[in-house]
Amino acid sequence: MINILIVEDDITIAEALVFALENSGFKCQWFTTGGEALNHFEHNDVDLVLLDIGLPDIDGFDVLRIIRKQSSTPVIILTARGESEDQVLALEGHEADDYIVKESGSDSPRIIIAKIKAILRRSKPEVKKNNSVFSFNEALQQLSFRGEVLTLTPAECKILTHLVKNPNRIFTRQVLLSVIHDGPIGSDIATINTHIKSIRKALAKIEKDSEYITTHRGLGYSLVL
Amino acid sequence: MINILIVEDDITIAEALVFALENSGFKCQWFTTGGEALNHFEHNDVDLVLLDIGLPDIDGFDVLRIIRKQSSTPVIILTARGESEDQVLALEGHEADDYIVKESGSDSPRIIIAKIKAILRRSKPEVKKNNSVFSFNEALQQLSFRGEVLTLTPAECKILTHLVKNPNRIFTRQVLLSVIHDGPIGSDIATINTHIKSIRKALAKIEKDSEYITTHRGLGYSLVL
DNA sequence: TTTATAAATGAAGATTTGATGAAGATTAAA
DNA sequence: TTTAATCTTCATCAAATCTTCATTTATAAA
Repeated sequence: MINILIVEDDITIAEALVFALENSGFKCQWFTTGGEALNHFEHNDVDLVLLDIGLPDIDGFDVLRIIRKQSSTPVIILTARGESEDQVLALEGHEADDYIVKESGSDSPRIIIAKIKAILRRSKPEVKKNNSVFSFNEALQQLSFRGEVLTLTPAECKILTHLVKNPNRIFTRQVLLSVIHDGPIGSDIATINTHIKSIRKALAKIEKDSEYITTHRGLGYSLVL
Repeated sequence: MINILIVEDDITIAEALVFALENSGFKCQWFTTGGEALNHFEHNDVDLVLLDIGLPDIDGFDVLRIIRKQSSTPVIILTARGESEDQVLALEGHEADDYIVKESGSDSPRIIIAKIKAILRRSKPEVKKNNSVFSFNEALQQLSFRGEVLTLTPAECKILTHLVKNPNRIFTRQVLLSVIHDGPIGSDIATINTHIKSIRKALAKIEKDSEYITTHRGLGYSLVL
């Protein structure tokens, strides 16, 4: 599930965005102020940000700057037609990933969705929060731990990648099973226990007694960073 | 030095682009036809492509498809204002990295340059090209391995060339099939297994137990360099 | 401390995937 | 048309991987 954070104070535009994005299978979180949005961003898993420049509280560029300070999550600037100065500023100085001109045409949502997909395709699922302990090689689909490549089976790799991308969050066995399987799941949730065991073993080969994967009795597992 | 390949048949626009880009320190190669551009692309080092859709000879989308078949070099589509259908097509189906609306405003070049920088910033660091293990003779369409010419069938040669040009990256059997075939594909993806077997055999004749082609179970194959 | 429940563990069985060799189909050349 | 080269399909085998299960160990509640 891809989470998109929308920061937009114009209710009409925001609702149109949410409608279009959710129809395309994205999950949206919408805020009207920069403050709320930043708060959400810092405490949740966000894959991409749609950011309006003209906000009631903070300047949109400040929001972008604060986001960039802590992560490389892709940010797309929303800008009204004609404000091309904004566009240039956003791309040149502030490290936005793209900008979209808000217009009422019926193609607009399709273009936005296409842009989002293009950017997500390109944006390497970089491990968040400068986590140098784990790193992911997109091209080879390999996870590394403390600089060493982990030898994991496909299922183990999927589970650990999910945990690494969402650290400090508990996932039930059910959820982790659904991470492994694309379609419906036929296997028992106890299978996850065995996979976790193998992952811990792989990590232990590199660093003994590393307690990165925590068991939450009755709930599931999490990766602590 | 960053090389930008420009494919644009409108001389006025092209000259403006070249002027602006070279002023920003980029090196430009400009062609007015898709055929010439592809020829240049295949024989030279190109970091980014600016591609007009309305070309005199080939459809711009075909050019994009042919480029994508052999490399992941970023491509920006140039499109005239109003052709928003083009924009969506380019981003959705054809794996372009972005599009730019050509307009005469004075901001246009700045925006283009900002976009190029944004995309290059994001595009992965170049794979080292001083790959002395494999070499490709463009004129003869022959691949050599450790200085010896490989005797490969056309299909095998296409696959291995693709892998050599994009080392350390996993390709699915599906993608490798599309590398062999120009049009739609009728054959089973298991065919790739057999081709890979032959390629490995050809490499083994020159160097025994060379494990250059790696199998990624459940994913595909890659060439490790 | 005792007890009930959950998780860790080790090993065996089932399933999936890829490697391989050979045969049939297709294509291009003589 | 015949021939040779190449591509594709297929059956079989081996290996990697996934799942299950019985047992042991750890944990939290009474």
